[in-house]
Amino acid sequence: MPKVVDEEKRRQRIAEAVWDIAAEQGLDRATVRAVAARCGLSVGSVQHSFRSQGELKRFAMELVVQRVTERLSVTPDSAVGPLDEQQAVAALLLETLPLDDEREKEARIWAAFSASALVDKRLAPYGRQMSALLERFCLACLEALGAAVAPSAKRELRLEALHLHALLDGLTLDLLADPSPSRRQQAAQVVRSYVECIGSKEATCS
Amino acid sequence: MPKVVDEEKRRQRIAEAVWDIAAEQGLDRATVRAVAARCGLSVGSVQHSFRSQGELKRFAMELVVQRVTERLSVTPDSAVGPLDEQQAVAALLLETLPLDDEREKEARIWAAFSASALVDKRLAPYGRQMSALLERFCLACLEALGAAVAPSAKRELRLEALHLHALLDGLTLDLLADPSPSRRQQAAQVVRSYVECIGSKEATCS
DNA sequence: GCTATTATAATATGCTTGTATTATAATACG
DNA sequence: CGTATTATAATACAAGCATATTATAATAGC
Repeated sequence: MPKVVDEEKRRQRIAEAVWDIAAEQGLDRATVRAVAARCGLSVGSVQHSFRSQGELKRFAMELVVQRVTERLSVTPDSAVGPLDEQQAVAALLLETLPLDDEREKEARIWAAFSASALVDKRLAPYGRQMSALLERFCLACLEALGAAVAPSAKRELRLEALHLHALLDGLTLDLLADPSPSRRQQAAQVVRSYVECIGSKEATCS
Repeated sequence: MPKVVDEEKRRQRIAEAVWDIAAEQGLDRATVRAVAARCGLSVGSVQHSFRSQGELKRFAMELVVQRVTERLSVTPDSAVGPLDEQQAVAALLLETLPLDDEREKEARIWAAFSASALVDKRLAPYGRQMSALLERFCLACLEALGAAVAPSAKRELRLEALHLHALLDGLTLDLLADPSPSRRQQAAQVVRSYVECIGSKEATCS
């Protein structure tokens, strides 16, 4: 038998090279050659791990969804009071924005794959999955803000989650186009104001 | 002298072929050959109008910005009452969303170029231009809703414009991923609720 | 240690790309 | 009418691409 390597780790390492290139130059520049060079492998090795380039891209995006899922599984706990709760939720939401360079890179990766998913049937399901994921996360945040809500307000809450999700996506896009510190501060302020607004509204309604 | 053609119209016709392909398959599939075939020209003719492919893409995105600028120059007039004003502003905002197939195509074009602008320095200025344009439009809409505002609230209004802009962008993205009628309805409802919320808030503040 | 097995690498192949070059067709002007 | 001029077209060409094929190196089991 031959040299044994952790095939799964290898695949993830290659996929992360795809991420890097996608973030810096766009997903279509993530050619097999470029990816192989990026992670110090030969073209043949990449081919050994992935049957085709399409499979590589698909896996790379699947891994994005997986990693984001893991991160977003942290649900806001309702242990503290309403004021602290607002701050906790705001902090949670702010973590999804590209407010520092590391998050910006992640957002660039997300943006590159999302854009491709709009025109690539193979990637579209993962785009929808990511979208649904973020929306559930937003819903959880809103529920944490408004505590228990009446069943009649369920629909309203769903719409509010759509609003919040769109807001986060839009702010992310904006910050990718202009990652200046002032812009980042403004975006953060928008989120904080939003949370404040929702918090007070829910309070009066309940 | 040779055959005389309206060179500007020709360039726009070619650029619109780029739009079509970008909307359907992504901007990177808008190869010189594909574009030429799309508008029934030869490769040589396209080359005659555009020195290089980079120039073609740049021009095509510049034209997008130009067309959007023309459309968004329609400012909400403050002739009617506050209730009608709300409806007018909401209608104006809803026109920016991909709620029908025609608008969806436009949004796909915008998305394709915006995504490329994130990794292409040559296109980045147009992305920022488009963003600034939309933000001014949002600001105008908010001013139309809140009538005259105190100078101290200027900053707050700017933040609200950023919020609205991000909301529209995010909803657009969401609708591109899922253009189902129900989703479109939900997105429209979110915008209407937003306008309502802002309208009532401004009223109490003034 | 030998060998079967497989990761890795190097190279080959056919296709697509952007662009340059060349040739052809069509028209405004003398 | 003839010709200078230029749009259009066709083709050529080098580079880059995904992928297939082939060769090499390395290791687990006997």
